[in-house]
Amino acid sequence: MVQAVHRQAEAGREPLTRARILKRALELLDQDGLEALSMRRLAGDLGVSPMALYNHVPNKEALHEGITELVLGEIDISSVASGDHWTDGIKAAVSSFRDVLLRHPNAIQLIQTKPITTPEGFRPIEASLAAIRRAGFDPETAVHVHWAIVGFAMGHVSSQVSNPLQDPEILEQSIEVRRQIFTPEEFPALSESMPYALECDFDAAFDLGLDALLQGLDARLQS
Amino acid sequence: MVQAVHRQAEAGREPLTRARILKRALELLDQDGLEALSMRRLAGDLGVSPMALYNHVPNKEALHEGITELVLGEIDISSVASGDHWTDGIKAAVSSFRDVLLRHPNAIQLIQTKPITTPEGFRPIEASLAAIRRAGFDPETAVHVHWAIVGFAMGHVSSQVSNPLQDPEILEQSIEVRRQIFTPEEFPALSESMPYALECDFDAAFDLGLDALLQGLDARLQS
DNA sequence: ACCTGAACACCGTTCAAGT
DNA sequence: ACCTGAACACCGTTCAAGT
Repeated sequence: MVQAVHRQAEAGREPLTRARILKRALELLDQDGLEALSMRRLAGDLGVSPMALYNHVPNKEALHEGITELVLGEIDISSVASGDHWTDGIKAAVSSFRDVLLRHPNAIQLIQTKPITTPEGFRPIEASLAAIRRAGFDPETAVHVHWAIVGFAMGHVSSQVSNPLQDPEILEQSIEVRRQIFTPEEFPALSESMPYALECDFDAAFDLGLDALLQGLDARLQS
Repeated sequence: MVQAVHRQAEAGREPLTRARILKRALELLDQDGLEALSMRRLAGDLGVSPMALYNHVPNKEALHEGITELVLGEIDISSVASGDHWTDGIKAAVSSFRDVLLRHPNAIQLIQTKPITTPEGFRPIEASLAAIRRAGFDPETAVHVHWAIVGFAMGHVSSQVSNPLQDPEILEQSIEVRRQIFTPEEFPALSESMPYALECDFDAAFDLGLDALLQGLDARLQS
């Protein structure tokens, strides 16, 4: 034990493990985006040869799947069964889902494309489906309702983070491009809405859409 | 002119243009996915040196943006102002949007991340915003309503095309993974819903969610 | 103006070799 | 079991050279 600690100190790093690789990979993804996350860079960042990674992760695809599970694991589903109405618990869980996505905006493309393969990753889906079933939807409709809610949440956050007006770095040139295109004759609605699009409150927009969706879904329950 | 045609026939190909590059790029994207779409492969496919592409497209990023505009241009917004109720026109336009995305599933990641920079690309947004404004929403709320609808549509289609149960090639192994994870004790809702998830009718699921969302949004108009 | 070939700085991954 | 270095088949892009 003492010797192990000593060797670590000598090497200046902890031992390589799958968990440590995924953690650092997610950090790199958050910092510099998906294109910058290469096996070679990740290895260099961990102070190790590129091929060392392949002892803990079969390939880059598996690395991406691991990151997906890591992010999905951050979702807080503890209060999905709370509240008077079924929509209260769903709202809480979906809000946590959104918070996680906003914390890892570059991970959205991974979550949208990589399959879930571990119990950890399926737990939020189980919680959501169970809450929807408890609300009274039949099993088939419950699946549809789940996809409607998850689709809305993921698509909305995706729209937000990829909106160039949200990024201070390219804001000015985006405004310029739009100012030239949005003539009042050809694009009346867009030129009118420019000021509102600029200072768009995405939190409020998300709440509006989610409330409307849940209200509409709940109405299908009464009939 | 005759000489030009003759030279074409000799070379066995039409002249290289931006439009032809983008068209072939989208075809390759549809066939083999985003990872397989490289500048070098695209050039080889067009029977030309990799560097020839750079006379018509500044870099790969611009190629991706061009593909995005090409796909957005396929959306049919002609009937966005039709129907008795504002939701009728929106439903028609959103349905066309969904059809286009399902026709080019690999383009979704591009549409979600690349900025729109030409009038062509902004036209569907203009049509949507105008219809929402005409329905009676104030300019600020109209932007929120637009994002809610577009977010739902994009997220829902994205969930559908990335669902491993939809892909015949990896269907069996996905079922096997799930069968092992979904014990009735730990994942009661998921194990109950397995048969319904397998033969999930995404068209019906989309309609359910969109109708619910539009109904909920319309309710905010009356108050 | 448009295309090419060589070159540079990167990739993911295999394989043989080390401990 | 875990790590390394060399190698292979790829990338995107720059630059000088051709027409």
